[in-house]
Amino acid sequence: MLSLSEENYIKAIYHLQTKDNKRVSTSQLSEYIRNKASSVTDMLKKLASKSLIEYKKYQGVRLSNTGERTALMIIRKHRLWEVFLVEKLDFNWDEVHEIAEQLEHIQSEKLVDRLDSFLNFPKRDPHGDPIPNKHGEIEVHNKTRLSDLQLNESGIFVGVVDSSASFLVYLDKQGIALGKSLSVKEKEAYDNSLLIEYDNKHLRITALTAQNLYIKLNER
Amino acid sequence: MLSLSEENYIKAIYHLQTKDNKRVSTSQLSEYIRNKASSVTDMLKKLASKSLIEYKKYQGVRLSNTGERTALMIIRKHRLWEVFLVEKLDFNWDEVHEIAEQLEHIQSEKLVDRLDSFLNFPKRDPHGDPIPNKHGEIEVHNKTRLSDLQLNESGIFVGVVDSSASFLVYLDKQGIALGKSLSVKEKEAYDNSLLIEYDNKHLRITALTAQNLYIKLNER
DNA sequence: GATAAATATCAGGCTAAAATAAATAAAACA
DNA sequence: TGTTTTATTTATTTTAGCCTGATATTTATC
Repeated sequence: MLSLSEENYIKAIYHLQTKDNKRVSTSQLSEYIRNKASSVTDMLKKLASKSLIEYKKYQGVRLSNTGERTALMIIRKHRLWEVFLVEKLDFNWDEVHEIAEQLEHIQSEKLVDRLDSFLNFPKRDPHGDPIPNKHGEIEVHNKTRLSDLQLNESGIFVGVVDSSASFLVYLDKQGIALGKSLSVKEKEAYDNSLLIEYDNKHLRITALTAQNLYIKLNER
Repeated sequence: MLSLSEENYIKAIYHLQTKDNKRVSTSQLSEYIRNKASSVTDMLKKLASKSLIEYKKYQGVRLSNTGERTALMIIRKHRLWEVFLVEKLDFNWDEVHEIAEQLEHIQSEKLVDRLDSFLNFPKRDPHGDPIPNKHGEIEVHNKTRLSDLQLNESGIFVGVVDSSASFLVYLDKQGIALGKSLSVKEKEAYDNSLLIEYDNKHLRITALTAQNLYIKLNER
């Protein structure tokens, strides 16, 4: 059984290695997890001794198969709990992350599977992120962002890149919710800001905002 | 914010002091929590310094008002999660304790209150134990046990004293469920065993079993 | 290819929560 | 009441997970 801290490292390594698909360095982890690099090295040795990661001194780490499976199971729990909080307990999508950070460490496979079934085997969490199934299989999701669209193209808003509460609150305020159709009406060459249309209204958004929205392109 | 370990001590002190209504000794706690007495002493000093308990050297401890409130909030969480597991996720009453032991440490008042409301403000957990409300008020429950009944008296089975999985499994096997009406048909003076009747069948039970069942007497 | 800068590791130390072992206080009893 | 037994506390050690500061390795730069 893994400690809380070990689980957090595994999850962090998963996120970092999935983002840019290469070995994760000590300093990346140190930054992400907000511990000193020396502490990270200590933990990496421990995880390597448990065969959860493949660790080469000075060369960074990569999750082993077991490590990856472990990470996926933690992510599965996190995201299922988020769905529970939003769908059953009426939390907003910007409130659930912290609570799910705690719930993801509860140990009971049966609990997770029952929860999954209680929620009707949801495919995605409230932020549009895919939920691994009980075999650790996870849908790879379309990486198109709103900022990638051409003028006059449109698509469905399916997920966020940045799921910080402040960003989610901003989206709520503007009425931008998962599943809405957004179309690009203007592109400002100067600062890459966009004028978008949805629900019959227009909104000007910054390049950063556009980069933080995942879009599923409408078939043409 | 309290550590996991601190919370477990607080809860243990609550249970012990409520059981026989007097100060809890180091050795009682040591036995209950399965730590060495010396470790218990260390923790008691710490809890006293946080004003959660009133600690007198060699005289045992008692929870302060804050301590008691803290205990009640942990118990509230534990019991609400048990209800959730049984009612919503179809767990059996003998499977939920361990999982609830973990869930009771999740920190979020909002979560607990939402859960309470989602479950329709249940009064008791699956073992018949009362659930404190959000103000820390808890119903004191009737302490009549099946072993206290006279010959030919009957009552409703409302709770268990011993909620170990093995006892609960035994009750399930015999079809003895919360809410059933049980009546005493014979009392064996020799070993205090009883012949009871419920659901139109008869069962012989030991004195120990009878002591472990809380009964609400039928009005006469 | 040598050297500076950036990264990573090692050695040693701190704290929380446990353990052991030794010392002391309280309770039991002769 | 004095002595023995039991309970409790104090002192010291261990382990996990973090830290700081010193050293080693890699990468970048001239």
